[in-house]
Amino acid sequence: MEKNYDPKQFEERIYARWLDKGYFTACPNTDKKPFTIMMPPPNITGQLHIGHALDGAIQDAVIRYKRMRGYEALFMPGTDHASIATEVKISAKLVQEGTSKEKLGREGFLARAHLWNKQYGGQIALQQRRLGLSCDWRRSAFTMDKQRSGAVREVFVNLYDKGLIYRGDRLVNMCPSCRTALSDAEVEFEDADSRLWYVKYPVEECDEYITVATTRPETMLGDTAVAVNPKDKRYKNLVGKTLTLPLNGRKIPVIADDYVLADFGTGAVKITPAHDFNDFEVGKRHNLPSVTVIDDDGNMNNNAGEFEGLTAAYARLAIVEELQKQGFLLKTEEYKNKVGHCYRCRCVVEPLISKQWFVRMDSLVAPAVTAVKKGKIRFLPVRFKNNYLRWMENTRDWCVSRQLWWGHRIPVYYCARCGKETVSKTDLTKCPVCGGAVTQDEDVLDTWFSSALWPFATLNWPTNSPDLDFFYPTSVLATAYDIIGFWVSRMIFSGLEHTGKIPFSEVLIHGIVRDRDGKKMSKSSGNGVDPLDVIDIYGADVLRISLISGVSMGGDMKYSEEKAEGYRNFMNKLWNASRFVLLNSEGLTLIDLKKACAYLGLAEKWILGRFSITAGIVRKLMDKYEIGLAASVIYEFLWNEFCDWYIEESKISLYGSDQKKRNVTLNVLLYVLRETLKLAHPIIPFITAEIFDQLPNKDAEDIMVSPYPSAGRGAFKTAVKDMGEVIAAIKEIRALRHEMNVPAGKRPALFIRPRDGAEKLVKDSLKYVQKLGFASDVTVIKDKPDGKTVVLATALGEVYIPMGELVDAAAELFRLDRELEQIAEEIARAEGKLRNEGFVSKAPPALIAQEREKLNKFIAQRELVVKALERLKNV
RNA sequence: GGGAGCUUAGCUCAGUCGGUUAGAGCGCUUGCCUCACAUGCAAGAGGUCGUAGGUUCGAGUCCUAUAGCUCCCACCA
Repeated sequence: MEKNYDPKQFEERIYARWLDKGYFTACPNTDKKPFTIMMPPPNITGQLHIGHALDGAIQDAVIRYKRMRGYEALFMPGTDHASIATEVKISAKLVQEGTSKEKLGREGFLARAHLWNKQYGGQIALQQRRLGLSCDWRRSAFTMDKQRSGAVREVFVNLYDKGLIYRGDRLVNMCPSCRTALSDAEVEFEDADSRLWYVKYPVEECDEYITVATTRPETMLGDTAVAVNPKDKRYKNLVGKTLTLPLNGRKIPVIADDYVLADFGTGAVKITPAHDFNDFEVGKRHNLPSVTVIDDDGNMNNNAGEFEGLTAAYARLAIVEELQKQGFLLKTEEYKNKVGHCYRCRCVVEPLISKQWFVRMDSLVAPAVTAVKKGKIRFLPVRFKNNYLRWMENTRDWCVSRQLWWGHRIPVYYCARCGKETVSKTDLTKCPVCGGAVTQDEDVLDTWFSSALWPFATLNWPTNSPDLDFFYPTSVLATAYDIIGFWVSRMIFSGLEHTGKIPFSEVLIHGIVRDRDGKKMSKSSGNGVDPLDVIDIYGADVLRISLISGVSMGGDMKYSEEKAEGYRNFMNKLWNASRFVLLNSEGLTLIDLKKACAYLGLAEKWILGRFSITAGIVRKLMDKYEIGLAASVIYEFLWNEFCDWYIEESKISLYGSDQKKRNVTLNVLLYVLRETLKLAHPIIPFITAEIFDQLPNKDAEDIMVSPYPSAGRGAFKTAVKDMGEVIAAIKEIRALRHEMNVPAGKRPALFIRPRDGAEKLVKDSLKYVQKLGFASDVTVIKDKPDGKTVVLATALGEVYIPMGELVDAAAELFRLDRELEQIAEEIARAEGKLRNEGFVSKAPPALIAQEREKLNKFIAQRELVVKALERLKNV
């Protein structure tokens, strides 16, 4: 073995072997229970970022754990065509190349997009392999491949036939840059410094006027009413009157509607049904006409009169100027409001009326809400349940058509001859009614329309396959909290609607990756970390454990180079501990430890006991998907117990002359190492596999198909407790040495007077105390030794160290004084507690007994220190 | 405007059912190249657990209020 951990030596080799052996493949298997995770398909917009690595590391840890626990574990990989996101990227690239999507035309553009998919889709899979993800690659799916496209068509047609999909002229969010409609979820609101303009609208046939306050004067030429609150006394007599729209003189009515708040602004609102969602609703209630003044491209149209052709932003300035000039502008105020932006290109979206396809949500929402409320689908952590429910309960009809090219083209055909509209699961060229030529709808579907089908489309739904029967519903869906609305909710109602079953029973929500300052990592802010870079430097295991550790569920995680370094050191520690064990394995005879109990020393029993406790804790945490906490538990066991204590203790018999003892010790070392590797394997698969391969006691063909360690029931309880006392005593001895400035190489003799009942324990632990307490030798005594000594009250009893040339009296005096002080404090605390009647009468008896015991211990300790002080002063 | 989360050592975070002297890693100080590992070993300093109340024999933990930070949702023009 190399002296230092070097993942480059083995990660790729081991992954290739796993692939070769087919360990990742999952098949319907009636002997086993299924466990299924559908990986959220990354967008093919580019390479994977660190967030994907976190996502992957969590899911792979879960799936490897379940596989080792005996499940038929399917980890389904795939990619998402990401309609708008990819199209935006490719368009930008084309512009860079001096061409454009328009110049290429639909066919040319799609060819280009497929090429793009080949390139990035392949790259993503490679990155996932380097991370060590144990996906069943044979099943790899793409949201736009043949099978998935079939599922999309099936769903569209079914929804259409059920009347759950319709086409209509509705107000939708349009992105003027992407030139497409967006769903509500795709609009992100951001704070903006704006203004509130107060504009006078003259009342017809009198000198009065109504002042309206608006943030969007450019839409005023599309106003078709001014609304006031019906209870507002100021305007009561004006309701029903007619106003003259400034600048173009159009006549509009004053209407009363509850939507208007009397105490905001002037209490009068201009109503523009064509460019505002609320106004659209008001318009419907009052049968108002709607006048569109802004077109799809974001420019003013001919309804805007002299402002036609201006961009909306420019028209705003021009209109305000004109209002001012003509005396209609009363005043202007600074104002902060929220403005919607396109989630892909960041442009300001424009609510516009257009013909779009919608999914009717009302009947889909109810079952999806019930499934979660009744606990059929559990969110972890639970707080995200509310997040989901709120989203579901507030959702409006889902606009699913997009004026894009890259995506699933809407399977609706229009007949030029008879005008009939036909939906079809297969491509049509002729109208089924009249045989006339048909043209397909130009639009494609929202990218989330296909993502929503992922849990079952990946299992080849609607084909009724053994795979679908066996692996569906899936087990866990793991994703970050930012796409609960976009994706999780839509998978739930889609699964219920189309398969009649929930798509998954648990939703595991994790946070997003931030940099060391807590900022969201992204390419645009330049603080992104490329997972491949980290893997190149530190290895996949380090990346995985760095991302997983030190976070509890649902929380964001901060990544920094220092963190990676820390875990690289941990890998090195594990590597070298294994190296130590293997280097000493010469002459090994494997034995069954269960039959060798009589030959186990205290330290052996202790480490075996500690291991089984640790295994129990880790299992429980893994069952709860608390992988980060499981990682910490393993880390601490391996480093602070196995390495710091057991390996050191094992050296006594390893380098001793008793061959039988040596062999038993070696067997214990190998056993604990092997089982600890298994505990850690789901989190750090590569290093554990590499070491496992070299173990002389390996008990499976490969660690990833070995059974996960079980907890064992309270094994070696006494030894665990006893060794705890020995360790505590040794630590005290070491601390004393340090405090007394004993030179590192100096080994004094020690004398121990065991406390009552600890005689045997002291005898059994002499060798440990001697080696790890850096003593020349340790002698058990019944009385205080002669001569000048330093005394120490330890868990084992009184420990005496001859002062001799080692320590100076002044330092010892100081130490004892300070110790006396500390003991006094503890005694006061314990006595106070025990004097408290409430405590004595109400606290559990065990706790009171514990407190008494502690008090007695401190009193004895005080006695010892007092006597030592006296002796010291007499000398 | 509504909701959620966070606030514990210089930094990043654990802390289970309310119960030992509140923990870890990094960083810092001191001493060590001790035959697995200096990517290491040993010892140590460092915390009135955001603030104010309350419940309790006992509160980092439960309740109320409050401040700061972060996020989500929402139609106040």
